Amino acid sequence: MIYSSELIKGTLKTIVLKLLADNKKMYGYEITQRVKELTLDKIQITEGALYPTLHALEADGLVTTETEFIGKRVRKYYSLSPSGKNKTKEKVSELADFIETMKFLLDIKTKTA
Amino acid sequence: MIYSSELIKGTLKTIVLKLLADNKKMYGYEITQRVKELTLDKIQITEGALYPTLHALEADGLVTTETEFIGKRVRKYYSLSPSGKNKTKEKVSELADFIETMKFLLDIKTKTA
DNA sequence: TCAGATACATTGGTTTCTTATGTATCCTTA
DNA sequence: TAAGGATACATAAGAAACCAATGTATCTGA
Repeated sequence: MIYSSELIKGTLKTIVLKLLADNKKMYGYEITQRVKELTLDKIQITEGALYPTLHALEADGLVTTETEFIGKRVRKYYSLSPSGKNKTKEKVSELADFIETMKFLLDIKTKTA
Repeated sequence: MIYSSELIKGTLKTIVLKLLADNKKMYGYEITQRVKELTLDKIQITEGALYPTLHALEADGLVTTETEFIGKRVRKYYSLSPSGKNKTKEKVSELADFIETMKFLLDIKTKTA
């Protein structure tokens, strides 16, 4: 089972930030594979979604980059900046809060009014 | 605190279906107020988002409608059709599953590879 | 040698929501 | 009795975020 794409919308940035917070530095392809692996294939981040997101994070000063050569192939590592670390905390706690709210909403059985 | 709008994306249809499953029939304005109330103002569904969603659900045959007059004012009630009830179960369990996956992702502390 | 994996990236299109606007009725209060 | 706020429907234009497709290039194992 793969989640319908609407569900992923809005959580991608938070997922990426959280992964970077836990792993110091990661490169794009690695992020797609890690997410796929951690979610047992239920979330598959496409490159068309990931790269624009990473570039946006960089433009916002939330991540810094460094390129490395593996043989002749370029690899671009992303790391959280100080403001990126703060932003990660914000986004993660907002998402955690949102999850609690959604769990509550999904369990509603009767009218309250 | 109001959740950033990206977070709501993709969950609106599921929220509406779930509310209808629990309340037999509801009208648009009532849905906006109920969600606001149940989430302590953290989720505020705008009419510009809700009505197109309701119309789409109707076009997909997931809900049926009946109009009622309160004085001279029209009120349009929405109810789940049989296929809407099935769809609700699907969407709710998908979202519940997604929530578990997200909780897991947010708690990751170390690399697994 | 050739398919599949690794690794970057962009473009065009769709979906979904936001903001703004429009119409109309009902109720409360100054 | 007039006005503001709540109730109640609806649409339209635009933005945001993602998907699908495509492109380039390198590396690896059978």
